[in-house]
Amino acid sequence: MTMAMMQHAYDVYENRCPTRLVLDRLADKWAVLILDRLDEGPVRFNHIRRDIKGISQKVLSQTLKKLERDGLVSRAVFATVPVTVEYALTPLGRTLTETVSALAHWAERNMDAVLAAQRAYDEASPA
Amino acid sequence: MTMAMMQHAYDVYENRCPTRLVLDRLADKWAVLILDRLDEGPVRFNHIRRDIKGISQKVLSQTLKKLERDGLVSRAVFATVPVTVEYALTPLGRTLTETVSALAHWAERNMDAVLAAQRAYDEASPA
DNA sequence: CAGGATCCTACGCGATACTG
DNA sequence: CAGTATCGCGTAGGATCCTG
Repeated sequence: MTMAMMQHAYDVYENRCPTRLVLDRLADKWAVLILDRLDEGPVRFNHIRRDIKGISQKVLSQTLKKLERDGLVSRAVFATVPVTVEYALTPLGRTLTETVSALAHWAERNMDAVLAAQRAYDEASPA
Repeated sequence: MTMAMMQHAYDVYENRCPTRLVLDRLADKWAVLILDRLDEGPVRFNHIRRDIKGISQKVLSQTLKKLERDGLVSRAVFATVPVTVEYALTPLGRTLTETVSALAHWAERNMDAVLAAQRAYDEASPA
């Protein structure tokens, strides 16, 4: 038991730690993008699909379902014709977006540094 | 172009946006755990391997290499017998750990709420 | 519009064996 | 100790078609 371990109430490094399950969900590119997108307010299915370029309908559907199951996203159905479905953050989900969008914005701010590092690395050891 | 888009200098929702590349690396369970582990100071390969239960040697090796390529992690070789290799965060990597560990700690704090939500969801629509 | 059901394939990853 | 190399399987996920 090191100091590193001590600061976690649960041992996130432990194999079957439940925190891992949550981290599994969060540590997903699409989930991060979706949560970040929902932070702006409720959005309909195909709207998300259009906004987040490159996500397939299947994966969007799956990811939304997982996020809903985790209690992070709510799904509201309106009896219009055709039917309208709105996805939104739950209160729990809203407690997460600050952290998640911090991650997205870190990526944005430090993208150049990362790309530079990659170039340097690739030059040092060419394929 | 919605308001949601406006607050990003780059459009993270865009398919080939370089931010996506960074997010791809960050949105990885093992990378998060490794970065969180390295936050405590330099660690040797097999030490990480032992601490982070369930990670295979192959994936650890791969992930460390990617993190090094991204300039987030440094690799120091010491000419002992047998050889010693220490992994540590770079200055760039250190700017990330606050965010990353925030994610890990959110997972830890809200794990119970998520698990409860999952139970409720599963009860509502049994398989 | 908001998905469900299928088919199919690339590849992520574990297991194993070997090396400097 | 700190990895690389190879094989082989499982599955995530794209493409396509269909529906209330």
